[in-house]
Amino acid sequence: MPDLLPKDFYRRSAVELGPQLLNKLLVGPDGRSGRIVEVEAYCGQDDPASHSFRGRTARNTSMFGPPGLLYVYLSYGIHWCANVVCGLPGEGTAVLIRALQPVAGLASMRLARPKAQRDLDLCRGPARLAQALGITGTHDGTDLLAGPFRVLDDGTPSPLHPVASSRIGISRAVELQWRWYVPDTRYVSRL
DNA sequence: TAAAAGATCCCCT
DNA sequence: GGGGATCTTTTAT
Repeated sequence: MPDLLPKDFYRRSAVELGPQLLNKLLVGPDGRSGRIVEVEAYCGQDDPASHSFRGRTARNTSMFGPPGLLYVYLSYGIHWCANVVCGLPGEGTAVLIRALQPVAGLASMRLARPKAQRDLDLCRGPARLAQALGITGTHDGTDLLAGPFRVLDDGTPSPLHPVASSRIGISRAVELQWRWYVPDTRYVSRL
């Protein structure tokens, strides 16, 4: 039986937490779930690529909340994307979930993502996985320890040597290698 | 008040 | 591999 990750798990920097989230399970309220295979760290007011870089705003308020919250924002006016808030309250640091390997509820995911021609594409990308699991702005600021969305540990260890790369789709601090993914998986958004 | 950028995806070539 | 869609948020004037 998988264990709900405790609040202490999130009480550390995004660079530490990111790789440790790999191979954990993101579980929705209706049985849809996936294994986290790709993440990125966004490190608060020291990180020019982070939404929190210039301080708290209406959009990023949940990012400054306590660790273990979900931070959901609208990307390009179209797509919802989900982050795990970490660190300490007020830091504004979080880990973006970029890809899942679908685990359960695939029939529901296919209905939620009619554009996906293959199961491989159901959760391959931050906005795709949000669509597949039904994560939207209404879930911004919800607690991953209380639901409706939770992160579980089923005993699968995080990879000993995750692949590190530059973060995707950003224009600042591109040199930082703060994206990580599980080696030898086909479910990442990009290799 | 206006303008530009944006943690993306999809379809076309 | 490249560009358009689409609209909110942020920043500049």
